[in-house]
Amino acid sequence: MQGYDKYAFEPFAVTVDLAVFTVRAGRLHVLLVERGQEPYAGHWALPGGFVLPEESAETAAGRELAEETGLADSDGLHLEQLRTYSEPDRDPRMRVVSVAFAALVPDPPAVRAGSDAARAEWLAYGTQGPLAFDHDRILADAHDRVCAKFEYTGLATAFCPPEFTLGELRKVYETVWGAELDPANFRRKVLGTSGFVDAIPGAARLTGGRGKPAALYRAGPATALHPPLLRPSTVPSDISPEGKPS
Amino acid sequence: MQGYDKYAFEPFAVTVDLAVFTVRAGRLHVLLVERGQEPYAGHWALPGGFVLPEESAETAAGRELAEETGLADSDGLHLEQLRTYSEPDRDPRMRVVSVAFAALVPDPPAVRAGSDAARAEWLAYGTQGPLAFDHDRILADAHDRVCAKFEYTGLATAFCPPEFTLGELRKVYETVWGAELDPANFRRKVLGTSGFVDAIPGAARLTGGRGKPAALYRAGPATALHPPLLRPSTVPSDISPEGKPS
DNA sequence: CACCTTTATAGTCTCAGTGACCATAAAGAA
DNA sequence: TTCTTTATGGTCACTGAGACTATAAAGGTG
Repeated sequence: MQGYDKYAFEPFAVTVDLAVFTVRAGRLHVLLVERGQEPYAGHWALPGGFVLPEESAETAAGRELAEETGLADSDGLHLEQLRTYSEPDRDPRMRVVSVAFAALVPDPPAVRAGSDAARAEWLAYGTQGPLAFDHDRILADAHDRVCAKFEYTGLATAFCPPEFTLGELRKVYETVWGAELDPANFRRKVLGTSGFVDAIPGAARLTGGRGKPAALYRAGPATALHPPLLRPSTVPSDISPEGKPS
Repeated sequence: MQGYDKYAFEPFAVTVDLAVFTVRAGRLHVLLVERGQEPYAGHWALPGGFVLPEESAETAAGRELAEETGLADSDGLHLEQLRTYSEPDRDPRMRVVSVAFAALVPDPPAVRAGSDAARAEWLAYGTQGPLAFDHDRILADAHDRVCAKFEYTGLATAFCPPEFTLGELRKVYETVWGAELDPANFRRKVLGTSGFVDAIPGAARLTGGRGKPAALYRAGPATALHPPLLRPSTVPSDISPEGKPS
């Protein structure tokens, strides 16, 4: 922690990369940009950019997210640091350390291509090909994190509009987890977790155009869920002889 | 993601900071170094150092840990990236982005003071005064992470020697969580979680010099625990002061 | 030695939470 | 009208957990 000679080492560039998720048409989508230049020209990549000299990584991530989606830090938006990727050879041009973030946005707003990207698009998660750099791994890590946090936080409401029905919230869970949930049991658990959602008295809305109109709710103040909402098929598959050292 | 001019910005220094924990004499301890120079001369700080040009942050963290404790990456040692701290003013001398790690080591080995530090010592967690830089926050974040991961991973075995009794493992949980656990219920849950610990047939050892000799176990292959081992007083304190409807 | 304390280990009882259902209500569609 | 769809309310059985009791096996103390 001494010898602070600014030029003692080859300089590191510090960037942020964003895995921005949304749920659209019952599918999980991720925001990707097409690279216009080498390396990986023509490949899809996660949006991101340099951390400016006066910024923290969090500030830079919020700025990049706003540039790409037009979403400000207000709204139901959720932005969270994931981890930092610092392999020496992860960018062939120079030493780049990237702080990755996961973002959840409620509805796919119009995409505004950033100045750096040829174009930006929402792609259904899983349909994108191999991404540039180590972005496949970052995206997979972000997806794992989001799936896990759905169990013990009220994060799922970040994918919903300000007012939503329990059916819509359940659909979000089903989409992210890729599993069907029993509507009655889901309802019992969500309403039994105080602070998860707040009822809007008297309000109701038709969801799919069919069926009985559903009551409306807003996101509650709770961040941690007690008890948690566990995934169904969390059967001991990762138990036995291996697992990743997370 | 373009304009990779190495000297376009003031260079960032990238460092690692380590929150190294161990359990000694029934108390949680953290490894700290005393700073020998300004800023914060005489203050305690987390061990750490620069990421070298050919290193990843993980490699640098492992190297620093070995330098401070003499522990190699083998052993029961656990090293895990926590998050990255990048506030522009966190170091008054220059722009330093620090990737923080949490480490769990089984037994307090002899401390070898690094070349940068006046001295390094194990201090009981909670008894250290204000640390240098933003290390108080890093340490608190690391502690939170470790407490939380004890619930749903077999991480606690990283604090134990290669062979341990269930009483020793329980003591680790009680030390980290600061709560007493029922021995019989703890035993039932640990043994009921497949892959958590492996029995060593026929082996037994006296623990406190008193009582019936206890069977010996080794850390099992499981990383995630199903079902998790929940903390006792995890009562909804962050929820509203309401009981849930039954 | 008998008798205590201490720790490990086994079992019991009860309650909360959950999954698997079933039933009813209220809307649009045929 | 009748069917389908979705929301909502309820039951039943099983599991896991906390609280508790009982037994086993060591050392300590008189």
